[in-house]
Formats: sequence, C-alpha cells, structure tokens
Amino acid sequence: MNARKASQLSAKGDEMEHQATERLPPKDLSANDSPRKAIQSVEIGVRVLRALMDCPRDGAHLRDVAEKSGLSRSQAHRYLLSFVNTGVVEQKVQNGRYALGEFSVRIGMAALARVEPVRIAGDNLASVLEELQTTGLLSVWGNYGPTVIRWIDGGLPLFTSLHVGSVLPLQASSTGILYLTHCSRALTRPVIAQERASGLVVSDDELERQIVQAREMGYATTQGTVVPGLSALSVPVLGSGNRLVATMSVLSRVQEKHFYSKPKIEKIRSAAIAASRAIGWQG
Amino acid sequence: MNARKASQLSAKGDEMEHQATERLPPKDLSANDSPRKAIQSVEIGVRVLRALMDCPRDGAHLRDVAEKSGLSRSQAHRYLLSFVNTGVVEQKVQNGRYALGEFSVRIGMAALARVEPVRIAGDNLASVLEELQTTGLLSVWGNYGPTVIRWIDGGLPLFTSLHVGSVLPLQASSTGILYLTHCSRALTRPVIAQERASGLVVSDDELERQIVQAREMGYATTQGTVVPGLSALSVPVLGSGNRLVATMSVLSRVQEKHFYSKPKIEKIRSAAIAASRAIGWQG
DNA sequence: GAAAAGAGTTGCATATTGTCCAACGAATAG
DNA sequence: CTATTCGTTGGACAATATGCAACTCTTTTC
Repeated sequence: MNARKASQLSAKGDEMEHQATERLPPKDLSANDSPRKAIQSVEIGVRVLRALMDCPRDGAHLRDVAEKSGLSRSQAHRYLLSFVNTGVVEQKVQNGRYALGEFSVRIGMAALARVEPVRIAGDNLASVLEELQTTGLLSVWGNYGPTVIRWIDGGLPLFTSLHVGSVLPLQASSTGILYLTHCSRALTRPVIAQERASGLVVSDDELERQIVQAREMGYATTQGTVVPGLSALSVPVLGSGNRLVATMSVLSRVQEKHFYSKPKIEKIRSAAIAASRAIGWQG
Repeated sequence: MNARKASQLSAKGDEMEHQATERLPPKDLSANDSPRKAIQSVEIGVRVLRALMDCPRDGAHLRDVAEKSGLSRSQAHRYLLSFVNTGVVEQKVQNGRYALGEFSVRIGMAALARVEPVRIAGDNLASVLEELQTTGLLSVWGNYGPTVIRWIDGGLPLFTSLHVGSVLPLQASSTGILYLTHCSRALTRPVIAQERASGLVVSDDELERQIVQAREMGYATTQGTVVPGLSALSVPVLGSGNRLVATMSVLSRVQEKHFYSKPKIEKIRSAAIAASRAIGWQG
C-alpha cells in the first residue's frame, strides 16, 4: 500500500511554467507532464481560481483573469461561467467583474475544519524522518517551556533521557532557540529566569547571536548541549500571522559530522513549510 | 450593459436534480440544462468538491465521493487526481482517503477576505485588542459549528491549542453561547447532539440560563472551559434582521480576576456595535 | 488458509467535449 | 464619427473525458 500511495503522491509536482502573459499552446500541455491520466479542465479551472485569489476587492476583469491563468479571453470566460453556475465565483452585477463567491467560503470553512496543526506537523515530520532514516521530535509550548509531544523513531537507534513530555531548555536546545526567535519576551522571560536560577546560563550576547542566525537561516542547530553525543536541527512550524505553532527537530549523532547537508536541510525545511502552509500560514 | 449582465446572471440556477445515489447518464447532462456553453468538467469538478465538503473530518473514501457526486469510481478518481495535483484536495498517505486540502483553505481565506462583515469586524476587533493589549479571535459559523477565522495577537502571549480553523464548542464557549442565543435551533441542534455524543454535556437548564443572560447583557463569558486557564468575553456582530454574522472574542488569563471591567466591556461592545452598524444592522 | 469480495487505480477505443478563430454588440476614447 | 477595447457567443475540428474491463492490494468470509 505504501508503495502505491508513494508513487501516486510523487506524481504531484508539475509546475506551471507559463507565467502569466502568454497563451498556452495546447501542445505543451499534452507533451510535458501528466504521467497519470486526470482531468485537464479541472486543473485549468484551478488556475482560474488561483488567478481570482489575488485580485482587488471589487473583483477582477475577465481580461486579467485570462492573462493570469494563461488562457484566451473566450476560454477564461467559459471557465468563469461554469464557476458562476456553481456559485464558486460571483459576477458583480454592477461592474461585471468576477470574484470568489459564497461557495468558495463554504469550501474554505469545510477545509478549515480539518486543520489540526499537531497532527499535520507530525505527519510531515514522520515522512521526512523515514526518508532520512533517523529520529526526531515535535514540540509545542507547554507550561514550563518547549515540550516534546511526539517522539518519532526513524531508524537511528538512540538511547536518551528524552521522551514525550520532556521540557527542552530555551537556552541550550535548537528548539528553544526557535521559541526565543519567534515568541514574545513576555512569554519566554520567566522560563529563562528559572533556567538561570537552576544554573543553566548562556550569555545574552550569545543568545542574541543564535536568534539572529535562526531568523536568517530559518532553522537552528545544536550539538550535544541537551543530550551529550546528540546533535539536533530544528525548524519552525508557523501558523497564520506568523505565530509559532510547533517545532520539528531532526536528531543525529555528533560523530556524523556532515549529516546535515544542504539537501537534507532543505528537505526538513520544506516539510516544515508544507506543514505551515497546511495550517494557514501565508508565507 | 445592465441588460447583458442581467440575462447572463439569470441563467444561473440550474439545480442538480440527481441527488446522490445514481450515476448520471451523459445524455441527461447534454439534454436538460446549460443554455450557455461552459466547461462541463468544471461543474462536475465542483460536484466532487461538494461531495468532499460534507464528509467526516478524517476524509472520505473514493467510493463515497463517487456516489455523492454521481460519478463512476474511475471518473471520480480522475477528478480527485486533478484536485490532488493542484493541492485543492489531499490524499492521506495513511488511509488513502480524500479530503479538502491546503489550497482549499487558501481559496476560502481569499474569499472570506472579500466579505465585508468579516473585514470590518476584524479591523474593529484588532483595534480594540491593541488598545486593551490582549489577544482575541473572530469566529463565523462553519460546517461543524463556530469556527475561528482570525486569531489576533495583541500583546498577551498565549499559547493554546486554538488556531485559525478551530471549531469552538457550542455549550462550553462564550462564542458558542452567542450562537445558541442568536441562531435557530435547527442550525445548532445537530452540533449540540454531536458534542453530547462526544461527552461534552451541559444541562439544558444551564444553557438556557446562559442564553437568557447573554441576551440581556449583550455578551457572554466563560472561564477556562475551552482552554484551561483562559477566560473569554464574546460579543455578537449582527447584520440586517438581527442575523448573527460573526462573533468577536477577547481573551485573558483567569488569574486576572477583574480584567473585564465595566469600561473595558463597553469598549468591546461598542466595537461590535460599530461593526454591526457598518454592515447594515439597524439597532 | 484459501477464496471471494471490495477498494483504488489504470489502459484503451470511442465520441463527447473543449479549443480556437472570427465576429457581434456595447462601451469608451480620440 | 471612427477606432479600439472588452465581454460574449457560434461553429468546425481535434483534443479530451468517458465507460468498460482488468489489475493490484486489502479485507472479509468460510
């Protein structure tokens, strides 16, 4: 089953190489892609919706929709007609412009009901871990700081004191750095204070350096600071309004010096970005 | 111009007379409707989306989608494939089921942004939250009950399981009480039934008490019933004919006993009233 | 434990259906 | 008034969706 599902999900990423201004020769469509047979008209229809998504409040002209979706005016008109018939798109009586309609809202509400950040982030992390053949964890903010809520074994046998429920240090874990990066001081200050009272002290300068770096790179790393012999790379999962919802971490042994290669990092990051998008983040 | 637009808009309401269980003979399609030439595949595609809209939250089987949309399995599969290719629909790797995907959320949010009430209410709420230095949310009625459509961080750092897309309980949230107060039983009854089946039971007497109170006061409150440690005050945003269009909620920590002082409550209420007036409410 | 039923997926021939071109009416500009 | 642009529509042709049947994999049944 997994094989079937995998092959089918992999056939996904055909990009629209036609940007906006040129009309599509039909040859291109039949030539380049689509190893699996599907309904072209539907995919074109979605292009039309995409064109309607970022348009002024008072609606888009047919002309613009046609351009953005790479269709002729007559073609675009017919697609819009079908969407109007079904209520997905509305045509304003006043100015004749087109805009997403009531049914689009209904679709969105139905889709929203399925949004479950933790589950989605967990799924994405799990598939990355399987691919990279290693182990990782998912965290969210808990009462005492970043808290491990999922621990996913993916091939790398690790024996650590970490488990579901563990609270990670803000100052000494890659996960913690992400919370420092994305959350307000009011939230993190008391936790830091308590960590320092317990003897874990990292200088403000050093923290600031790591925060800046995390913000620039889009991820954070540590080597052996939480569990000796274990290094980690953590990426943020963001929600609407750039709110930090969770973090995904991928672990490895510190011996494997160059475990976190560019392509691997990209894989991890894109998993987090995909999860973020799925829960409403507009990057 | 108006004549043209009118004729074209009038050609809209062709109903789907095929309910759900029968497969459509192609003859019927070409025979009965569609005086204006459009893209059949798109309208069929929307039928598939409609089938996905009212399905269990963990996705629908291909079989059920096919039935509900009146297509054969192979046909339904191809439509779903196209939607999966475009991100409108997602296929769960685990169980192979289909459900509305990330792009559907984007479409819905784009459509929502064009809805005047939502925009106005969101703006008003945002300015109140900034003034009160706290966090709040906007809800509208969705497929499974009151649904969070905006989450506005305004100073109070809160980490909860709540997010854009969360469905709030009717019986246990201040938002829910408002829907019970202003909406018909026909709308709310099935949701309440499902909540009670899931174990969330508040007695009818207690609900009635809260409803009466909400109607008198013009707002509703709860303390820690949705998210432990978090209390909320919600006010209704009404449209023409006293229809409940949305709700605005302001959050605070339960520790801050007297957060909701008279003047603060008045600020929140007047923001909601202003929004209501702006969208046609005649108070 | 093997067979049967059910689910999801795919190939292929056919004709239904979308595409392109051109044209029309209406509005706006020059 | 003429010229241009825009939304819309008709018709011939060819691309494309359809329906059937088969295949794989899973689940159920006996």
